Amino acid sequence: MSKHEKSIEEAPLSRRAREQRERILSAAQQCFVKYGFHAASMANIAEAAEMSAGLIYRYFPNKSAIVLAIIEQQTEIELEDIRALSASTDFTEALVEAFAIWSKPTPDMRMMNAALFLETSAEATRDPQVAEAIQHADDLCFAEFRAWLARPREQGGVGMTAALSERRSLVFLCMIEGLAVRAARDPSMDLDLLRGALAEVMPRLIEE
Amino acid sequence: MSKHEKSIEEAPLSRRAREQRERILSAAQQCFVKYGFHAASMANIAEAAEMSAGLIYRYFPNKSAIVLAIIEQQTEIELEDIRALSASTDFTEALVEAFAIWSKPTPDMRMMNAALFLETSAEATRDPQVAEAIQHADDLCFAEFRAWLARPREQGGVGMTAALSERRSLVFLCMIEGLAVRAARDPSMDLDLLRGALAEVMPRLIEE
Amino acid sequence: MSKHEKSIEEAPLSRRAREQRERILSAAQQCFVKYGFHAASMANIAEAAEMSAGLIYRYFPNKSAIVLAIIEQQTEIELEDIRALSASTDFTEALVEAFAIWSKPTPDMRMMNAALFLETSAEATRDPQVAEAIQHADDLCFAEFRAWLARPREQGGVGMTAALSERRSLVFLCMIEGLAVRAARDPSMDLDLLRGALAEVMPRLIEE
Amino acid sequence: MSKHEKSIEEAPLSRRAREQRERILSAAQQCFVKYGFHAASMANIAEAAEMSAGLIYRYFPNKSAIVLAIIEQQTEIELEDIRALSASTDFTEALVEAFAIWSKPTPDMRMMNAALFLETSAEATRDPQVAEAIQHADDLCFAEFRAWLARPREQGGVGMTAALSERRSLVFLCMIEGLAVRAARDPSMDLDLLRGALAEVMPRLIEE
DNA sequence: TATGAATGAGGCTTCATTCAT
DNA sequence: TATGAATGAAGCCTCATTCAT
Repeated sequence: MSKHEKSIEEAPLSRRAREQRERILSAAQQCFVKYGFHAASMANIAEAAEMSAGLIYRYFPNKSAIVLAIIEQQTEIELEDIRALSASTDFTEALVEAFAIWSKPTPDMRMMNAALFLETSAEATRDPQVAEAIQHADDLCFAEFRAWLARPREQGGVGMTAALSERRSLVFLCMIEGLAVRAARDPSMDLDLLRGALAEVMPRLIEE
Repeated sequence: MSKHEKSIEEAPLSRRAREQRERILSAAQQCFVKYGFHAASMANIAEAAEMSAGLIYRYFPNKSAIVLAIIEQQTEIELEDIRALSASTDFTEALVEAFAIWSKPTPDMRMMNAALFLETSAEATRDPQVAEAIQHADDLCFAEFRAWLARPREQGGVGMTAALSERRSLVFLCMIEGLAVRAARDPSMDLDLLRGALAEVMPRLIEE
Repeated sequence: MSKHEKSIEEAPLSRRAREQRERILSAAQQCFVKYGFHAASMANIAEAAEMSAGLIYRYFPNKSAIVLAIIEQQTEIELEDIRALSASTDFTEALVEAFAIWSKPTPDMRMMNAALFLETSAEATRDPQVAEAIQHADDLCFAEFRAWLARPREQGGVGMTAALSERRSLVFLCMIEGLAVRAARDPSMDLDLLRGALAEVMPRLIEE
Repeated sequence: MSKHEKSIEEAPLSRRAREQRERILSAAQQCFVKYGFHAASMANIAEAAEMSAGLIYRYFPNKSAIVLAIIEQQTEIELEDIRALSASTDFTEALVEAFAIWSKPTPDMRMMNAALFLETSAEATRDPQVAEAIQHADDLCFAEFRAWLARPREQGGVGMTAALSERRSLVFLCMIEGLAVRAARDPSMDLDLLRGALAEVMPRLIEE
């Protein structure tokens, strides 16, 4: 559904193959978080995946493909985070929790990682393929936000007009992504301060 | 005082030496923006600086030192940007203009670059030296914001209480850094949309 | 007698085994023609043979053995080509046709291929085993030629003396092998030009 | 004059640079003769050139470029050999001597090597760049031969008609290239046999 | 018999860094 | 001060070969 441009030639992977791919991606994610996309070597990844470097090439054509796979995976997670956020009963608290997770050296693949997010964003500036994936993810995030903001209140939305929802979702995305930056730059920020700061701002941005 | 942790052994540089350093840093900045910290090679930098690769080592002990110098330089620029923002008569318009600059492949050293900013932030996650420089820069930015927000209105400030200014400056920093992320991820965003979105949000965050 | 130096330990191959070997050699030939001995990979060959890479090792101890087998096979084919040539009613036309076949990316295993022939000849320079196989094949070719040239006219031969037939068969071999070189270097040569050139030279070399 | 398609960007190489290139090419030639184009590694070449592998890349962009340079150099040598042949007073003896040189593991760069010649010819079958270089060289060789054969006898030529010279130069090229094949396949052939064989054939091919 | 996953060695290439000039 | 040649380590990737299944 969110996989694009590669539906061709995708042979149905065996269970083993899928597991290996997963193993590699998990190892890659760890390494990328730890060293960055460029500084992480295939040898690092192979070691983390507990396999030989050569074997990785049975499952991915090259390092770029792994980077891209991680990026796409991260964007999907980002989208899920956004969805969870807009579905939460307490938006402010949800943001605080997101920040808390982002500011930790991620132990779990199923979570966005701030450093990865920032590096990906920077990479979008240079690599057209990354830019495209990002563009796609952004569109979905925006659509998610706008849908939520424009939905009638009785359906769990905010009941904004279409025009307003567009502007406001931009502001929200900025806030969220700004929090990701904060998570990388100041991971030990006092959560209560953050909670207080958001609590007196977010409700107003939503309510009207 | 703004240069920290390296006041020792810093021999007084000759004019020539300072110019050469400047030349190298300027070249490095270009290259880092274009390729990223890791992908940019010393040869790239040397070429951009129109000097031999070997000569660079007379002014910097290694590539890391250049990266660090650029990062420190960028943080200073960031601080200046923040100062300019808080001194501007039209905060919203100033933000829009900042975004417009960030989203361009920087032509001018004296401006922050979004990709560099994000990569630096990610690097802070991994390199303690970078983290420290970032921490320092962040403190100054916060102080700047808080001073502005807490200053009486008749002195060009906003007249907030100390506690409120602390919370609000965090929100502002998030917004600004969120804009930097936007600049990298969606450099062709419609400026009017952004202007509209900010115009109906920022004033309220400032006024009270 | 035509298989040399390996009559020992050669267990009687089952029918299946022989077919598999044939299948592998056919695939290898295709790949070697297409990529060359070194650039063709076992994976290439396995794919062309429609079997797994591992299975190949049940029939050949290693890649070198396949190369050698192909070389030996090619030399046998070369010998057959020579025989056909000396048995043909129109020697010149037979040469032209041989050239035409050599200059095509071989569709048929049962034909010599110019690129393979040249690569094999070069390899003889380096690998003693190849050199030996070549030497053997050469001896047979010469013998074939000499027998034909020395045989009385009434028995389909040319009726040369033993000494002359030795010298002349050397010249013929040069011409033929030179044509193989031409086939590789100038595969689109005009056949009529070639026919004309040979027609006014070959008869005289044969007749006396 | 015989360098084609690369007149652009060719900065005037320093003396040192030229010597290094020469050194590398000489080493490469040795290695290619010894191992073949594909089997010779950059490490082999570096060792033979007594320099680090990395340094080679200061003078050649990649291995292919070295292969191509050697091929072009060989074709030039081939052309010179042809010229020398057509200028020699005793064509037959010149051929015998050429054979004698080709059949030795070449100690001198300034000589064609049979194995290299054959491998190059085979490679022309697969690599368009090589094919082009070969094509070019072939054209020149033919032109050389034809010019000689068509030139009046009083100017040292043979005085053939244009049409005949075309056909006959094809035959000569076949003979010469056939000798190169012989040199690779049977380097210890008896030179007297060869001399005798050629002596009774070549004069007739030239005289009329 | 057959597969194809797995490895390890080795190949090509890049690059930060040093050093003779 | 300045060059740029030179190195060595490391990076990415391929491939012949082995082996558990």
